[in-house]
Amino acid sequence: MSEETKSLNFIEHIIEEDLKNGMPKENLRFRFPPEPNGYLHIGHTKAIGISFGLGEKYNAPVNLRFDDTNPSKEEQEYVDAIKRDIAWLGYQWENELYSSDYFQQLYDWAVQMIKEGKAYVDSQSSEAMAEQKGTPTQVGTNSPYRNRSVEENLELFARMKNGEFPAGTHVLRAKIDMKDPNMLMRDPIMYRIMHVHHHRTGNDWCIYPMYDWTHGESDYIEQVSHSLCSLEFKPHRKLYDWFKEQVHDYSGDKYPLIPKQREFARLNLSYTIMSKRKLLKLVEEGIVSGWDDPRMPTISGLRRRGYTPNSIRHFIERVGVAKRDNVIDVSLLEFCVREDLNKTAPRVMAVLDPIKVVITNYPEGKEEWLEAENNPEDENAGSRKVPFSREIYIEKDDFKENAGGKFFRLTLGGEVRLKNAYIIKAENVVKDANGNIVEIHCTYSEDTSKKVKGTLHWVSIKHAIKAEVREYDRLFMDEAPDSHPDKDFMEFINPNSLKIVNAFVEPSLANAKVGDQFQFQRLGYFNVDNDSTSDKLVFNKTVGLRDSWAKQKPKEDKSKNQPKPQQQSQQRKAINVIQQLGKKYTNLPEDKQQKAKAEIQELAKDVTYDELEPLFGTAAKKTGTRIATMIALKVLLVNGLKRNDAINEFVEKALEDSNNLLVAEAKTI
RNA sequence: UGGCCCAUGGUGUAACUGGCAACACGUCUGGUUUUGGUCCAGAAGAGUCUAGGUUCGAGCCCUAGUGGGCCAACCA
Repeated sequence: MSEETKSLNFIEHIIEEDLKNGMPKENLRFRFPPEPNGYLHIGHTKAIGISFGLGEKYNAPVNLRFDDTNPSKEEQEYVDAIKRDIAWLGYQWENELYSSDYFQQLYDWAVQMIKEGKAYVDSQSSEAMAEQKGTPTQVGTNSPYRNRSVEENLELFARMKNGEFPAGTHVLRAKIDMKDPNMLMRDPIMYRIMHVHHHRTGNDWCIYPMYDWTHGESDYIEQVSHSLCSLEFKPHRKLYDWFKEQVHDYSGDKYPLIPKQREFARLNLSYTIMSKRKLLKLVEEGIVSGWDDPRMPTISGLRRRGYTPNSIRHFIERVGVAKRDNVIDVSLLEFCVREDLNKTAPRVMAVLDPIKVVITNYPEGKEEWLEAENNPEDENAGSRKVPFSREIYIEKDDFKENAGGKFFRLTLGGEVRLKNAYIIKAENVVKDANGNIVEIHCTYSEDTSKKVKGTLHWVSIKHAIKAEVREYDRLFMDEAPDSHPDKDFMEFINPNSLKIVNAFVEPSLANAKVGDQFQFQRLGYFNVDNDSTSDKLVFNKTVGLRDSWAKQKPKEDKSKNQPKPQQQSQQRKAINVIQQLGKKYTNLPEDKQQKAKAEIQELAKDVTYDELEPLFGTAAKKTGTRIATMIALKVLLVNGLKRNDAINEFVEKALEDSNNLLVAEAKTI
């Protein structure tokens, strides 16, 4: 239900339109077509989310089709990784397909095109062909081989297929138009010779079809109704349509539907890069530990970092679909994980940067196991016991000898609550030779009903478990690292993107398993990394909690968010009233309307904008309506008022009873 | 010396056949709270790139301009 009321994106509008024009709903079919030449990243999740999301929305099948037409770059390893990532996101494909499944059909169609004089074998070097191709602003010229006979073409193409030629000697080209303003239409290559082993077809083929020849025909064979891709393929659309036109059998009904390609803007995330090539460079140069380094924008990296499928899907929903270039702020992604994890992650206590607290009036050797709520957001999450003793760790940041009133944490002589435990008061500190605080001595009170400003997390030193915690910062220090034409993206690498600390966590975490997620209270969300071993826990910080305290400290200027001057809103009001009048005006009886309209136009004919300026200022200029001119003039003339007074009075009157005023106006014209 | 696409608060997306620009993130208040989290209540912030045109009325339609993106791989 709520799904229906949500506004549609432009692709959904297209689909709705097609449905309205008679396309049966059962014909809806989508596809996600990755090339298995690398790992999927957050940018791909947009494409995945769009096609699979549409499938879910319209209850239509979505194929996973590997676009495997270039065996020199593709590997089974990537196929597996891609399948794993999509499945992890929670999407189900109807069929697992491969462009290579269609090699024979594609070949047959190519032969057919040769016979019809629509394709020819070119035997030039790629340099020669590039030269003939022209430039975006300069038309191309025909290849000397363009008019080979059908017989010769057929024979050469067969020999290409049979492996009689080395790579680079011949290609099959579509015969279209070397003068087309769209360069893709200038006799595009359909096949090239590659004596390369293919991860699925082995050595069956030594000619491989190009993207443009393959993609549309694959959509066609699968009867994909809407083939969605990113903006850079827009120029390909003309070719996409042209190829299908050549093979479509209008008489038969084997493939009744002709697919439609539509393009959307790809996702860009601030402070990160999305290019497979550049991500690979980070891996190869050891800037990151691998494709699944938690700082990487790959799906496997995000997964390891602790992002959940849910959070990513929500992110994609919120990002929307449109055609303009965009840069999404990472804060939206972070919001989405917090939103999800807040509901699901058990709360625990961990101290990342410890300082020792001794509770001097708590008996030595005593320990208590105190009740702690697992998740205040989840009634069914239950509770656990945490141990308390005389010596505990708290966060170094949570203590200051003396601080201002805005500091809600522990100060000398101040009181603070220990989460799930008692209220303590700092009495004095122990310092080392350098004057650094090494211990805080406190006294505790069992009266937990007391009102105190701050609540601190802590761990009992005796019971705490040591753990490694990896805190991550953004990989790049620039908002758009690969958008600088004069600078390499590597220049913006953040040298401090990884910080490893030795932390102390509560004992309940002893049997945490790889992948488990927690909220370390007051700190953020963390998960157990797969580097963990039976005797050493390793946590990744997924994302910190929203922290209005940290942000508060640096700045103090509140000069922003100034309300606008009164006058402007009044002008705005005037415009609105005028527009209202205009609207109501249309509701006059037909004959009166015609008459009034004609006369208003007559009246307004000799009023220029310059004359309006002193009268209504920006308001009238913006509105620029003739009815505004008319009414404003009227008010001015009738009352002989000055500009501002005229506006005020007019607005007031109109607000009082705009209908009557309108009628009055109409009558007097 | 060309073709195609795009232009709405800080960011992203809306606005059904033209009718007072909405939602989310972010920002800022205030309240609740044993997380400076969550939650609740509220606020500020754009008049829709510019100039014309059509219209009673334009973010939506038309024209021109400006700005940005894409197109010259035997890549996808």
